[in-house]
Amino acid sequence: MAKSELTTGTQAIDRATALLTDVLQSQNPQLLGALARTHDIPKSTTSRILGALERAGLVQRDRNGAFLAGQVLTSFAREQNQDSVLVARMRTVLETLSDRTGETSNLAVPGNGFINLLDQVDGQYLLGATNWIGKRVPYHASALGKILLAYSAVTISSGRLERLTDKTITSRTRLLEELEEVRRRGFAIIEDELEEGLVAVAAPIRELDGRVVGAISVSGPSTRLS
Amino acid sequence: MAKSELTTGTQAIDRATALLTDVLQSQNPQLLGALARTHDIPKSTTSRILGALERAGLVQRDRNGAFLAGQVLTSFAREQNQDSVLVARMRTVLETLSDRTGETSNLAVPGNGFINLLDQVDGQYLLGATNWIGKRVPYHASALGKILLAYSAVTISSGRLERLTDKTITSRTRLLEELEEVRRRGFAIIEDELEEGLVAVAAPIRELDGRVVGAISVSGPSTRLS
DNA sequence: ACAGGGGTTCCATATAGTGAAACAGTTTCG
DNA sequence: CGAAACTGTTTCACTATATGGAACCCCTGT
Repeated sequence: MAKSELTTGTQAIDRATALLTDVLQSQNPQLLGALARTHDIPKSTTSRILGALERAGLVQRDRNGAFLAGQVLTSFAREQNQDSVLVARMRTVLETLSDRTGETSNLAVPGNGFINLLDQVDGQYLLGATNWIGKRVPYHASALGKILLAYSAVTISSGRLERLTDKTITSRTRLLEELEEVRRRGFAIIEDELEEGLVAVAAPIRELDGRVVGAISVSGPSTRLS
Repeated sequence: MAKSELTTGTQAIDRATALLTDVLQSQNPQLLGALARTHDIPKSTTSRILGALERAGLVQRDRNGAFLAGQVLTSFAREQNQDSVLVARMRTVLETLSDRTGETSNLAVPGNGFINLLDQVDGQYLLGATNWIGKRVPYHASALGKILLAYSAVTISSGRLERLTDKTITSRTRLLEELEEVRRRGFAIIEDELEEGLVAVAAPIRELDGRVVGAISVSGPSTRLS
């Protein structure tokens, strides 16, 4: 039918995906004719393909018959940005970290005023971090918090920086320097800044586009970690 | 090949959509073999189909080769949520505005070069604003745009300020004065600046922390509005 | 070395997709 | 008000295109 350069064996699917992608990426609903024209596919074929996508719930039509993202995709979008998704995705990573190091690993996202600890996997040592989930841990005194601040997943709170130990960073300029250092290195560290004898290392979690959406950490007593 | 009940004429696409939907709706990444088995499609065909979907960016593979939602869909999910949440939240407000005034009300957020009109509720008058959703409306000549500029939800574009009517603000210093005035009053107005005879009033939408994330407006012919 | 598990490529076959044209609605226009 | 110009859907003869069994590659574990 058409002069094909490389035989992929998926003309129909390629066309369908092209149409679907177009529908998803354009703000306004697209009419069938317009899609047929821009993709250079005959109207009849376009009608059949979009019909199939509509049956599958991947696209739907507004009252004018224009195509937009369907039920399957909108509900996918809703579920996607929830904390539980992040927990599920990072669970195996936390487990691997705890296995390799024997220490406790944590997952956190930005919270209001404090970091929001979502998940924890305990290490093998008896002497280790207790359960932190739900605790109100401040940004400036935790490795996880420093990551979230450094990659501007959150802005620095306007209040005072509470002193928790005599190593805690309480000066704003000192904190900014520290954040710059974090960005330079790519990971964050605390030593005795949250609690005497507690050491932690944290790294950012990035979406595919580079946005930092959370952080993971490994923490334990300074007697075991350097 | 297979016993078909009704001749839809879209076997390949139906299979592709079934696989895609499966990948989207399952929490954990799916292996090719597992997908082939549950959908009763030969491995070879499954490989070809998933390859096509992967090329299109609708699915991607993790390090184990298991399939999960691709970049196209995750970025769709991100955009979808932020905007759709705002639309949902503001919908009743727009409806109330249109009911009370009888005029058309709009919701907009910052866009690239132009304001991004997300939603619209038409008033009761026949003579009124047409559908603006998706239109490329410039910042400097719209009430919504002035709000977004005034509260620095967006920076002023570097290009020239296009003249749309003889009332349009085309001087940058004049625009800055106007934005200062908008901040002082808390709302923005245009009269004949976008179109002859069109009047609009807009107000900011703030998040809990005070950030301005969008704007709403009421607009109509100057014959009815003062 | 081998068995068993992933996934991909090959290629003859005919099914399933194709598209021009006819059809069926709407809206626009003179 | 009828014609024209748009929508999108259905039909149908044709063959290009998707198909799937088998052969194949590349791992990992025994």
